[in-house]
Amino acid sequence: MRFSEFGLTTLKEVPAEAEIVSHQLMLRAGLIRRLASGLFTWMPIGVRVLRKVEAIVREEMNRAGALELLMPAVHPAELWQETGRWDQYGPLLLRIFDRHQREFCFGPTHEEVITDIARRELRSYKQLPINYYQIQTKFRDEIRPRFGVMRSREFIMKDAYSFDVDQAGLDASYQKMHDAYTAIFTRLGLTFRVVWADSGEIGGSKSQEFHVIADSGEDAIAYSDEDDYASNIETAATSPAATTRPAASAALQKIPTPGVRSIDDLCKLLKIEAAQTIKTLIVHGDDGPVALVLRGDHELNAVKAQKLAGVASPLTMADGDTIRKATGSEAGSLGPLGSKLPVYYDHAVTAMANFSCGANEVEQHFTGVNFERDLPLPATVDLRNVIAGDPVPGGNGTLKIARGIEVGHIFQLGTKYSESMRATIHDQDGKERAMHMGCYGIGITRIVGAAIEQNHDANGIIWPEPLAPFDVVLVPINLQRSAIVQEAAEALYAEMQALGVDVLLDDRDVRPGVKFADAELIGIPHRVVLSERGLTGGELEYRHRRDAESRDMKRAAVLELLLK
RNA sequence: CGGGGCAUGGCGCAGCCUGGUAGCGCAUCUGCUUUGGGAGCAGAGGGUCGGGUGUUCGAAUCACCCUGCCCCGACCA
Repeated sequence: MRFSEFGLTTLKEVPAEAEIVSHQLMLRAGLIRRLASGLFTWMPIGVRVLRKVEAIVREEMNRAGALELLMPAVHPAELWQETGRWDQYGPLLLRIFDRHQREFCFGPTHEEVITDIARRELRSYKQLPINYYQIQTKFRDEIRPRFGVMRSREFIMKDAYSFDVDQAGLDASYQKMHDAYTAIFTRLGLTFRVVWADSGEIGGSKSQEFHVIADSGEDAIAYSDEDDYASNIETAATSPAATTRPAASAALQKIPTPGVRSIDDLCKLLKIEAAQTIKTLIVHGDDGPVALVLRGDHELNAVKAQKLAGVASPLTMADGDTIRKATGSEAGSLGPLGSKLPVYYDHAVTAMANFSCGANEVEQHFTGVNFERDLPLPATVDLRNVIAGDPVPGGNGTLKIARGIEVGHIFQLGTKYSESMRATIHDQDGKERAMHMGCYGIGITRIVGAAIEQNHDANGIIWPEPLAPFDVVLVPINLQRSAIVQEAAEALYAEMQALGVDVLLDDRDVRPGVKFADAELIGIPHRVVLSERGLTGGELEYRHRRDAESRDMKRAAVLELLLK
């Protein structure tokens, strides 16, 4: 490609709308342009990157034996009503009417459609296992689209769906996808981790997420410093307190705490650490409000809490009126001592001694509270998010916390959809049974943003070579004024093209500085400068985007390097 | 959904408080010079100041309504 014919416009200044670096660079390098909130046009250079990602994903999916198909983006409402998701999905589902006032939605995911295909196409166990996939546009009407293509409303996803006779078959299909995903993200040149995700309520089902590690990631990941354990922070388990509780040394006291409404306030007033306090949260339970008790510095984990028997799901915090009625006090002065509500204690709480908590009277707190003296020692449950330094659940070492961008998710669905949509096959004994399904997603568009988030510097993008829109950029100096440079540049350009190298020839009549700056901004991995000076000496000037300095090389050596 | 902010030429912004008919930088176009790190000079084009209503002799500027976009939050206890 000749730069002069590529229609690429780069931006020197950062558009005000972009917050994170990948979004800024995608706009500046001309990969995307915004149409509306969460909607983006992929410009020619951006499409080149997208196609590279797609090609790798497609190759590995095919290698894993999956079959590509292409499903409609628009789905009839009836299909979603069959599984009940028409009502469950809520406003995330974009609903539309056709001219006959029939209701449709724009597909946010394709379980319903693929299960409909499967129940029509698949009759016999002999047709299984089978795995269908597509690379296709999804629409989710997100509450808050943000970070450019990281959380957009319309995006491109690779989604695959496996069908097996039984759980053992599903396990094998799932493992195949796990391995294919590992191969894909490795080939893409990204630093990633596979983490355990919310395993769901369906028996035997499991789920793992593939995260690109980046500080700007929306998800927190807990991982072991000694073994392979890694989990989304939402699902990393905490264990019952292992350490022995210190002896009760302080006397129980009730003290006035005027103006105290938070753990922070309490700590400031008493000059203590948050870890010496406990907080009591009132949430809705199955029969009226219930109390959740955590160490003051710990965070409630809503996913864990709403799974507890007796706690309403989804988790909802009680409002001020409910709290007053249930406790006779105000939020800010609550505690387990003397509470009449059902109380759930986090594991960590029973390792505490001489702690402070609310007294269930307005602006009154207890200090020096101890179990077995002031309170019976309760049973405990897992209520909180893990923190760095916690022991690895069922493994070795201690947990560290990193941030990640979720780019892939594999999930065992079991028979959830096959049962509700009656997608059955005949097994070896002639019996009809619901197929075991798995689903496997990769965010194609999100990968592009994640790759930039992980690979950039002050001058712009540094593409991992497999994703780069071009392998190499040729930068001729004085192309329009030097016959030597012109001849050499054209010849090298033609030869690289003939060799199948993706080459960008910067043939613009602009000053060299402009070409260098753009080459770095758009992140082409290899740069070859052709100048009259160098050519006379029989040398080209080569520099990798990650290198600090360029070096002189013979033409043949450059070509050899590009062909690996 | 709650809170905050923003909306002025393609992009980044000033002007608004204190009302008087719109300006700067980048980009674009023309000419000359320049050509190894985002050139210089001279000139040119391009804006119903997001939309509506109102106040006023007069509104980018003041008031009200609407729309769009961005950010934060949705665990105070």
